[in-house]
Amino acid sequence: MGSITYKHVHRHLLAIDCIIFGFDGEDLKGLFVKRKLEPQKGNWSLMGGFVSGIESVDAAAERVLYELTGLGNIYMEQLHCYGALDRDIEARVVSIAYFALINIADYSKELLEEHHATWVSLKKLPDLIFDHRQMVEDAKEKLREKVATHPVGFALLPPKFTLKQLQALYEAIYEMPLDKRNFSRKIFSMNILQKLEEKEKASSRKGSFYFIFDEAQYKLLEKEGLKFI
Amino acid sequence: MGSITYKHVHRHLLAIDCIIFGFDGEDLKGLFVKRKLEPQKGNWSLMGGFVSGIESVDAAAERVLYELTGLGNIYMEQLHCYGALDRDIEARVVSIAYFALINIADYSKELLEEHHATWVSLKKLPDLIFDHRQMVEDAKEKLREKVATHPVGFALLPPKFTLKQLQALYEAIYEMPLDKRNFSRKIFSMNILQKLEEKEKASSRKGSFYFIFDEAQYKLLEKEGLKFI
DNA sequence: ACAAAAGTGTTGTCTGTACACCCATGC
DNA sequence: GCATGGGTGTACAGACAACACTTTTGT
Repeated sequence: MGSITYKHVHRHLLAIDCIIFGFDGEDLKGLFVKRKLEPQKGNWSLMGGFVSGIESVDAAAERVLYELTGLGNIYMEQLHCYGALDRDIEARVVSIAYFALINIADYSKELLEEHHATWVSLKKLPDLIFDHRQMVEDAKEKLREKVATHPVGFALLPPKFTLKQLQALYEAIYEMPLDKRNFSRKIFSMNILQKLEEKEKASSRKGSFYFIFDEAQYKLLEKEGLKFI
Repeated sequence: MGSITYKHVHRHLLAIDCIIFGFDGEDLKGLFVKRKLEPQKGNWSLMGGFVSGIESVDAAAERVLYELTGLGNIYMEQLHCYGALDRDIEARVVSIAYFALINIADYSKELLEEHHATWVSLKKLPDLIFDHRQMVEDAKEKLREKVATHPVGFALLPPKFTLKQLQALYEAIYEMPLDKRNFSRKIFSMNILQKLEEKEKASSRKGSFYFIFDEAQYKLLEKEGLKFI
């Protein structure tokens, strides 16, 4: 490839689409933009943008996320490259989808309004433009695979969280109930949580302890592999 | 995205790179091309090509594979999109990598010579141009994940194979020895192999039975999920 | 009869899962 | 003192891992 000239090679529009996951304590949600114009008026769309000539694809994804959320240093992962000929109605656009996990509390109302963005429950997907529905389904599946063996789910929670919140998160991601005794035993046996003195008192009289994710401890255990589910 | 014009948006060179896996009964191998010119003379490269304006990205990957191997209807899967700014020396090129699993016997000496291609053992990788080494490492890892739960490994074997060959394949992919009693019990318990009357007689006096992969049976069991390893 | 690879069973350990009661606290 | 959610233990079942001998057959 290196020695041929690239003169007559077709050049492509390269887009980024971001599946932005959040968790409100009950449902797994996605951040979408509602279209105000035809075509596809009223349908939801993922946040997107184009890859420029002077940034890497990963950097473009981070930029798109930053433009919508104002957030940097976010857990983000490439999902898939979507390259069907007719996937975009306007033109031939190849899109690289990424998914991001953010703490929903970090996302302000002002930002939502400024970008006309909305959190939508992913329990059953609304209509989405183009192939965005497929992207979200793929992202949900990949998220399930990922959180089963990697401690990335914490990115969807506040820095300190109760065990119940963590369990609710896994239940939302897998759309299935989990047994709290088995769940807590499994999580504790990993030794990746640090119990704080502080208790969450709002939702019960007894109060439940807060935990934080112990990144340092995780690094030590990483090579052995973890199984959350 | 739909309503803006795309006039001033940067257009990218989009490449395909193929990691083509084969298995010779002993080693897991990759099909590479040896560069005869500077830069990077003598280094190995993956087979690649560009995505044209009139084909999907998947179709481009199939075309690239076909051009090198003459083979169609091959197991192929998208690996990752590699988009670092400086990954290609000549120009800014974004590459979408695919990996393919082929029966090494289907690949003739004539084709190898015609394309100056060679099978190289993946036990320890040779030097590769650009980020191709990373691609191959990623592909090996993804192959491991895939064959652990999906019956795609059969694509690397002849249509009929002995249990020993199948085990050797898994040992090559995981680079670890497996216990033949446990392995055969596990495979048989899945009910996805059909035992033939015929025996392979070349490598032992007793002879070992050939099996074929029972696709129909697999389809029935697919939803339950399988675990090969 | 022997060499060489094929084929086959058992046991202990671990992991997963199902299930129900006591605890601490604010009112 | 009682209502509410928090926190904990046990027992059974299935999966996994370790391990060695018998069978077949060509020479």
